[in-house]
Amino acid sequence: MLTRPDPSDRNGAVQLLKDFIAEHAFAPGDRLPAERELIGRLGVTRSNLRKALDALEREGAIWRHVGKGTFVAEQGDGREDGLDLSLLAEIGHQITPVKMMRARQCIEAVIAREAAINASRQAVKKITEIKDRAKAAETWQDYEAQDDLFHHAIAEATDNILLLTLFEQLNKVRRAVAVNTVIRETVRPPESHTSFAEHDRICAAIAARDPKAAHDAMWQHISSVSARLFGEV
Amino acid sequence: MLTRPDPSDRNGAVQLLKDFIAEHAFAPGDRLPAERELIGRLGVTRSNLRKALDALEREGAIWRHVGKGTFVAEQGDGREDGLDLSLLAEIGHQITPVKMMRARQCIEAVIAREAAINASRQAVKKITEIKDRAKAAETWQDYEAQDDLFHHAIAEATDNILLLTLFEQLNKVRRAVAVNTVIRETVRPPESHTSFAEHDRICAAIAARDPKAAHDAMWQHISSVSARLFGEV
DNA sequence: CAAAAAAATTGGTTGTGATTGATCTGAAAT
DNA sequence: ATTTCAGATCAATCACAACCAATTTTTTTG
Repeated sequence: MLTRPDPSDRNGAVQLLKDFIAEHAFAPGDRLPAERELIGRLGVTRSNLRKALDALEREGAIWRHVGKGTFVAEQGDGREDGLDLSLLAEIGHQITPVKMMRARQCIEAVIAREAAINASRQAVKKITEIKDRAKAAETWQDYEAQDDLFHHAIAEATDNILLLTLFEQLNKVRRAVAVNTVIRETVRPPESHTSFAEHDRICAAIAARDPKAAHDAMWQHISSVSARLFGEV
Repeated sequence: MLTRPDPSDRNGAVQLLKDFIAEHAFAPGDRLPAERELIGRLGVTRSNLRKALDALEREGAIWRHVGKGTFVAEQGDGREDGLDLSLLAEIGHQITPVKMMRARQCIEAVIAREAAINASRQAVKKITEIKDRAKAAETWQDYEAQDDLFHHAIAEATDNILLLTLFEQLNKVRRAVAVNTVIRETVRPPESHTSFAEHDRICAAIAARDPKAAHDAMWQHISSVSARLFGEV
């Protein structure tokens, strides 16, 4: 299982707290009521309130110290959820395609290695199926869709939701970078398309639980994709 | 004739349960009564009730957990694309510390390798300075701040804004993960703190432009940090 | 008036008892 | 002979309260 249903915020104590702070217009630096008073105002148990406070503290939204109290943080960081996305989207304009591919090479290679270590039998099966479907693609568009799924399935196979998420972020940047300059001379990928053999090697290495081979095969694969994109290695 | 488990009885309990849920309009996330109470409300034996609950759990209609209760599940499979934003903020609650450290090991090792390849002379100088400052830290808090900067400087040294951003995302998750603080027995890092030697190795490898050594040194470093956190490995 | 002492307040921690789903046991039923 | 049932037991979780340590406020005292 990659996702857990609902570990912490069961009844939405976090939301309750956020609403309370917003409703009373606490400014940064203000001190909010003591825990033992808040539990009465919010109607939650102290352990749940503390869990909510823990969450807000991890987010950097509040600041607390024994004997003094709990304070809403200066929001100078700005480094909260919202910025993640905008920053990430902005990177698509800042980074060069070459560096983007280099990052992809680094990250996806280690992901392939972890997949070879952790992939379940189901995961291997799924990767293989997608690989074969890519080979049978009728159009370049279809092939690229399957190729996307192929790489995504490998990231899933790591059984590590953090690596999977980082991969997805990377992928988003990849889509944002303009690299659609490749001219297709055929209507569909030819039988001899080198990626097919490379996919086979990656797939075989993961199935064989050979981490180094999986790493190297993925590295080589993205290297050759880069070479095709940029004309030379 | 073979002895049949008589599915009618079971289906009866399942239907009874579904009716009960529908009748009381339980919304997703709501908790339904405890088993020992339901058997009274529904007039079925506990084993039959549990079989019905088992069936509903297999369907994904409910999920249960010891000590908490039985809850009706969210209908939409939570895991779909397009919500990476909030996802990243919540990964800290979903991922286990062990897997977080594993991801960190993977990513930071390749970052160290790229740093060894691409680091400018200035970048190497900055890394070295921060490393020495960490060694001179007077408190654990100061040391940890310098350690953060050390790893960040290495990510910067890759001269790849995408890798740097991915590192920062990873770092944010790391801070969000509830990794129970290790107990410090000294007021400041002792001279013999193993991380110092490891930092030295990483630094030397990057300065020497030795990618593999940098990779391995970082891998080893985070491995030993994990060992200290989790007791072994 | 000022320094010291005591009390009160606050976030952090621990322990206890109750509740809950999961599992086991032996008797009863089919 | 197998399944079902009722109860006991286990293990996870939570609410509640008491307690701890850091800090502030109030009171005492010289």
